[in-house]
Amino acid sequence: VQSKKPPARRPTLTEVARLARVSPATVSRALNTPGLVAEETNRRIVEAVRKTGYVPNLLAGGLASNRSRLVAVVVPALARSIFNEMIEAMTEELMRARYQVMLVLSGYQDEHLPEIVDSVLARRPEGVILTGTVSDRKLRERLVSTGATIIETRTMPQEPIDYVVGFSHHDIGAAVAQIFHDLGRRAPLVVSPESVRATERLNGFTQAMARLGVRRVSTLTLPIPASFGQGRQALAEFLEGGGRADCVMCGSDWQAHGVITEARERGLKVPDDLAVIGFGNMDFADATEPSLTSVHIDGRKIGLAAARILLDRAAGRPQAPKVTDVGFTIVRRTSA
Amino acid sequence: VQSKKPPARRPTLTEVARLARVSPATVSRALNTPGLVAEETNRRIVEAVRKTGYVPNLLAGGLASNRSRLVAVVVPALARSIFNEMIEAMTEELMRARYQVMLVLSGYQDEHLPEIVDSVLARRPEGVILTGTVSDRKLRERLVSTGATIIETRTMPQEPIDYVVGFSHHDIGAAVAQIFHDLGRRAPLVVSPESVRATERLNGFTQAMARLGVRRVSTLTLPIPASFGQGRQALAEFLEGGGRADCVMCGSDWQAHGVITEARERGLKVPDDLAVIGFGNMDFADATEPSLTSVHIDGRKIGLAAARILLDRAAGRPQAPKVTDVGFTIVRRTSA
DNA sequence: CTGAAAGCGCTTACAG
DNA sequence: CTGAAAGCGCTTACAG
Repeated sequence: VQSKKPPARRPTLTEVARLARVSPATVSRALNTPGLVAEETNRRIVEAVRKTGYVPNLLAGGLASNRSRLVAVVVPALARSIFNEMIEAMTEELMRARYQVMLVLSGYQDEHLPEIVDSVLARRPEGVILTGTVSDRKLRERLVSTGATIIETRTMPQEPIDYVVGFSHHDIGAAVAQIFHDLGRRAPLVVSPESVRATERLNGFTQAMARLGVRRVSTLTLPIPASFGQGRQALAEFLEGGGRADCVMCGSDWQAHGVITEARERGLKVPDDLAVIGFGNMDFADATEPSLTSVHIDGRKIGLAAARILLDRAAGRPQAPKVTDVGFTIVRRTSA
Repeated sequence: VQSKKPPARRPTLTEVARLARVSPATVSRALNTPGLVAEETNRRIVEAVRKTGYVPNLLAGGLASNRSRLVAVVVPALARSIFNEMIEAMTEELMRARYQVMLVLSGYQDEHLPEIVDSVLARRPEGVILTGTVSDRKLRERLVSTGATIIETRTMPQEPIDYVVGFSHHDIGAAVAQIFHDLGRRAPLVVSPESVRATERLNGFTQAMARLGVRRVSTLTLPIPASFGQGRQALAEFLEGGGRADCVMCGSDWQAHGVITEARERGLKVPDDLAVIGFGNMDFADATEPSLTSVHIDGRKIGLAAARILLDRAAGRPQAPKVTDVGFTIVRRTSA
C-alpha cells in the first residue's frame, strides 16, 4: 500500500513516442524542429504530449545537444540594486526565445570570483553576462575557453574579453566636472565608493578638472555599499576636519541624499553653497529636497542589447559589433 | 591548419580519471563525497583536476543523479522591485550550499503561467519559490507532481500548495485601518493596484473599518505597476469628481508619494488634512516631504527562511513547519 | 576503498 | 519524412 507521494516519475520522451507510435527521434524532432515532421505525425505527437503531461528534460537535452539554453547573469548584489532594469529586460527577452537566466551574486570583492566562475561554468551556459570586467588573466581565459559568449556590461574596458555593452565611467566623471565648472565651482569634493568603476569616474573627474584649471580635488573613499548614513557622516567629518567644498560628485544617489541632508543641517544651501550630483538616477531622485541632479544609465537598453547579442550569435545571425556604447545622460534637477 | 577558436572541448571526468590512474567512479566520489576515498587517491585526483582545469558538467551530473541543484525563483517583475532583498538573501544562502538560482519573470498577468511553469519544470529544479500563490488547480498539481519543494511567499493562502513563507495582506489592511481610526479619520480612500494581494489588503481594510464603525470606503483601482504619476493623477481625478477623504491607504510607496505631491499641490496639508500610508517602505520613504509612513516587510527574512526550508529538505533534516509567518511592521513617519 | 557496468533522458548524424 | 544506434558526461548500486 502506497501513501502520499506517488512515484513522482515524470513521463519521458520515450513514453510519448510509444503512445504516438513513432520513434523517440521523431518526437524529439517534432518538439524542436516541427517543420521536419509530417503534419499527421505531428498531430499524434502533440496529442500524446498533452495526454501524458510531458515536459522535456532540459538537463538531458542540454547534455545531448551541447546547448544548455542557459545564460548566466553575474551581478555584485541585488538589494538597492541599480541592475534591476538590465536584468529584467534581458530576462524577458531571453525567456521569449526559450532561454533561461541563472542569477549569480558575486559580491563586491573579487576573492570568491574563481569559485563563482566555476560554479557558473558547471552549468555550461551559452552566455555569461558580467557586470564590469574580470581582470585576472587566468579567469578570463577560463571564461573564453568554454566557447560561451561573454559580455561585459556597464564598463568600457581597454581589452574586452569578448563583447561589451556599456559606457565610460571616465567620461561620466569628466561630464560632471564640466557641469560644476560651468556653475563656477572651484573647490570640488568627490565622495566615492571603493569600487573599480567609481574610481574610474573619480579619475575622469580629476583629470577634467585639471584641464579646466582646478588642480585640487578632495576625495572621500567609502566602503561598499554606499548608504545614506555614510554619505551624511562623510560630509560631517570632512567639514569638521576643516575641509572646504562648493560642489560634490557622489558615488550613488543614496550618498548624495545623505550629503545634502547633512549640508542643510549645517545651514549650507544646496545648490548655492554646495552643488551635488548623484549617480544612478534612482526613484527618489526627484523626491528629495531639493531634487537631485543625477547620472542616468539606461539599464533596459543594456539588458536588451546583451540579450540580442546572445540570441543573434546562437542563431548564427550576422555578428553584432563587439563594443556597444549606450552612453549616459545627466538629469538636471535642483541640486546642481 | 586551425585558426581562432580552439576545439573548446572541456576536459571530462574520464580524462581526469585517466590522469589520476583511477576509474571515473572514484573521481566522481572524490568530488562529491571525498570521505569515501583514500587520502592518497584523493590527492592524485585533486592534482589531476588542477592540471586539466576540469569543471564538472552539472547537466550530466544532474541527469545521472536526478538532483539538479537548481532552485527556480518566480517573481512578477524586477524593476522597481520589492523582491530584491528576498531574492538576494535566498541566492546568497543557496549559493553557499552550491545550489544555483534560476530567475523567472512571470509578469503580473496569469495568462502565461502555464508555459512559464513548464519552462521551469524543464530544468527539473529541486525547489520552486513562488511570489504569491497559484490558483489554477491543474498548475498546482503539475508543480507538486514533480516532487520539487514548492514554497509560496509573501502571502498566506487558505490552502497552501506545500510550504508558505509569508504574511497576511488582510491583516495589513486591518492594521492600517486601525491607525487611521486612532487618528480620528472617518473618510478613508484606498488607492489600490489591480493585484490579488493588494485586493486582500483592501478587503482587510474595509472589513476592519466597518468594525470600527466606518462603512463607507472609497476605492480607486489602478493598473500595475503602480507609479508616482498614476497616484498623483488618481487623487486629482478623485477630488475633482467631488470625492472627499481624510486618509489614504496606498498600494505602494510610489503611489503614496504621488498622492502626497498632488494633495499638497492642491493646498491640502499632509497629514492634517490627509493622512497617507504607503506599502513597501522603500528607500525614499524618509526622503519625501513629509516623510512617508509605510508598511515594512522583511524581505531578507523571507528569502532566508525559504532557502533554509529547501536546504533542510534536501539534506533530509527535520522538516520545517509548513507555514512561516514573518509578519510585518508599520514604520510611522510623518505622513500618518 | 575501488572498479565495471548500467543507466539517466535526451539529440543527431546516418541510412533509407 | 522516419528509425536504429550511438553518444553526451556523469552517478550509483553491486561486487569484491
